[in-house]
Amino acid sequence: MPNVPTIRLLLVDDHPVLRAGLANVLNYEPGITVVAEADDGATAIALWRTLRPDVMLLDLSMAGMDGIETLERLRAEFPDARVLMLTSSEAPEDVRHALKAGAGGYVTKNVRRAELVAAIREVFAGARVIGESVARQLAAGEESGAVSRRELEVLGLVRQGFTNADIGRLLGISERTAKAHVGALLCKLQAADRAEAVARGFERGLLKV
Amino acid sequence: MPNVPTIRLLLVDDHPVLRAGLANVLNYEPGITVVAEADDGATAIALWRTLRPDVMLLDLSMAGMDGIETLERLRAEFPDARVLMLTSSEAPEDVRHALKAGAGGYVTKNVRRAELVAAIREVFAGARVIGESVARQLAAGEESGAVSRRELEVLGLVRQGFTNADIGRLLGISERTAKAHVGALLCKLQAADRAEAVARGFERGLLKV
DNA sequence: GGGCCTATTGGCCGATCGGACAATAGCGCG
DNA sequence: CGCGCTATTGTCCGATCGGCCAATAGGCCC
Repeated sequence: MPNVPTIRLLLVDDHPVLRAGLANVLNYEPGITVVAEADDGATAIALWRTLRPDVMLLDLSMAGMDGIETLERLRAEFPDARVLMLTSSEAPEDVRHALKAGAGGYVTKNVRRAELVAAIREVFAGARVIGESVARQLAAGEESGAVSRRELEVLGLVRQGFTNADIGRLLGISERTAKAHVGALLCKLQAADRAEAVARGFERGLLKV
Repeated sequence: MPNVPTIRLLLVDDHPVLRAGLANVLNYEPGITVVAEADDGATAIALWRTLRPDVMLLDLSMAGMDGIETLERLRAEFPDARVLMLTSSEAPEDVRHALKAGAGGYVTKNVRRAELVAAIREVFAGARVIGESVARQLAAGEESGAVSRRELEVLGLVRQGFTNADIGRLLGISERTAKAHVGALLCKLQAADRAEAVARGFERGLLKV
């Protein structure tokens, strides 16, 4: 490949084993070099400042600053930074937030090697790439309506085991209204009951651990 | 190392990238050879039958048969099989169940390479190894009531919006028994209803997104 | 101004839940 | 061989849930 410049990569993931393995694999790929690794967001940004790599491979779940926050801070300082999210989560909200925060791509860790390499090259070229399975999940999430602020508030109370009457009291509305909000949640989250609604909330990233 | 036999490894994880990387890293280690890889439990057991490796590196979360079930079936067929769990979860329940199912060791994916290699050698030698951070989580979790496997299974169904009657049908038990399990969950997780139980499940790492 | 969405409230009703009573069988541990 | 824990099942009952009917008011977009 004569006119293909070498892509300089920065790996960011809190699993040393995965990082080491990934570096090993990717360094074998022609036109790709791993120039550094980081296991947290602060280190990642510091390394970006000094090394100015071409693409960052970034995990979502990390101790301290999470992936999204890392991404936001990086893009605030370097608006042109290209970042490919490489993570385990397929949650639509995670994908949405990552893309909104400026991610150039989003693939899950169970992609095959060739797909990963292709994604890296596309992100480097400035394209938006989204893994196949991720895209499917995302589309599925878009179908059902967006959860309103009030409903999110109610979901937070449902999560804590409050009854409709409790929720009404806590929010200063009638039990009937609380019931209506819960009903709307069940519909929008396609849940059979409040327990499933809570689960869907976590899956979608509406609720956090 | 003259009198150290070569340890033949079987990697089981549903992340091809991690597997490939891991194989690369471990093959560089003197006295360790990766003889095969699998991305699901059934394949893993089939490979064990034909290859008879020394140690299996096993992930907990996999499509189809999960890590625990794989471990149980393997140990049922080969009681002497040595398995080192290599996973992301530090949830006390996961650790306890894995050890009970016959795991020779349990380390998280964020161990450093040297620790992983040491753990592999120890498991091969027949010792019980538990990662440092894992042990800490385990100690913390022991304080509150331990959730049994059956209850965990029920919690997984509650999460999906099934009623007690549904759960009974799915597990081949009476509705009353399902109810008893849910009741035990509410008590052990200190939840007011199934919705809060699901939330607590996520918070504790019993349920994963 | 006329739709569209959200928030709000009411009543009715069958299904489901969760608590309280109590009981049997199997398993691992000491 | 008991002790404790888990899994299993039963009945009764009041509380709660979720679906169904319908209605009013405010905000936003075209």
